[in-house]
Amino acid sequence: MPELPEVETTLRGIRPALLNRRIADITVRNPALRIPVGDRIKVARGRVINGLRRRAKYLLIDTPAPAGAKSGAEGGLMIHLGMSGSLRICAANAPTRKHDHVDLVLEGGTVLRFNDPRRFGIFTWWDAPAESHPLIRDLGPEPLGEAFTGTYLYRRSRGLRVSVKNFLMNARVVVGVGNIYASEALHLAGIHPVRAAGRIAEPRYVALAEATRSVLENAIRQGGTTLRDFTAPDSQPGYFAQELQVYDRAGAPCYRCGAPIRKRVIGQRSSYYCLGCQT
DNA sequence: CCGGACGCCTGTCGGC
DNA sequence: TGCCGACAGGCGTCCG
Repeated sequence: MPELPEVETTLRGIRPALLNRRIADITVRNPALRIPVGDRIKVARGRVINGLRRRAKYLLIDTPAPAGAKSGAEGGLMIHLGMSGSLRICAANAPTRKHDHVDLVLEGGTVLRFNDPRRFGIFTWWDAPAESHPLIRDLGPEPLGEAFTGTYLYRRSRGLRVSVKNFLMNARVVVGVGNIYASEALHLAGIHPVRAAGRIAEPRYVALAEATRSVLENAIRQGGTTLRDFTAPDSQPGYFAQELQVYDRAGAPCYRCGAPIRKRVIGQRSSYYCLGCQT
């Protein structure tokens, strides 16, 4: 489900309810997530949340060690929404729904509730610094940061025969771009998704970097994309779905040139593009 | 190293 | 109506 805009929307939605609050408890109803939720996560009890961040599609909740703790007790929580995860802010006594696997209970009775039908998500404890965590260590630059440029993409792609769509979705190249926004960015940049990454000229990568940034920023502005069941922590859907140019529009006319949108599987993922606009 | 296939898990939808 | 396969927004691992 969630790509960078949905994770960013989630982060912004949970921040006000969590910042500077003390964690009273963590309730685990089903520990069988992608990484099993272990007892270790209980060290979060009693700590105060002093920061919330996003790195790639990971949400990081910072909790400094309590006063008097031994050195090396830094750490925090890492949440990943996987394919079907979502977070909700609710009252501790709100009835649980199906697939509500973990509660982060705050002092005062507010709860951050993690729901994830497919359980590809993660809710775990990390020891500082998060940047060196195995899941985060080798990730590429943020697409909305300064390091992400057309020149970077051009240099990084030399010699590669993989399709440009798979290249753009590779988190070691750039993070946060999933199946929806890769299709959208390539359409905006006018690049055919199966073109070999290593055979695309620098000016086209400049256009692609710009298009990627633009699509992601617009999607964040709309609160993300709700296709089926994504909702922000206040249960609101994202409205970028109505601005999608190609994703999930197979057979429908391209808004720009009128040609029918094509659908094709690339790297085991459905991909959408317009033959009139993308070469 | 690179690129492609597979599996993790549940829910939904279309065709017969 | 029921069944069955295909497919779904991610990503680590394994293999050639």
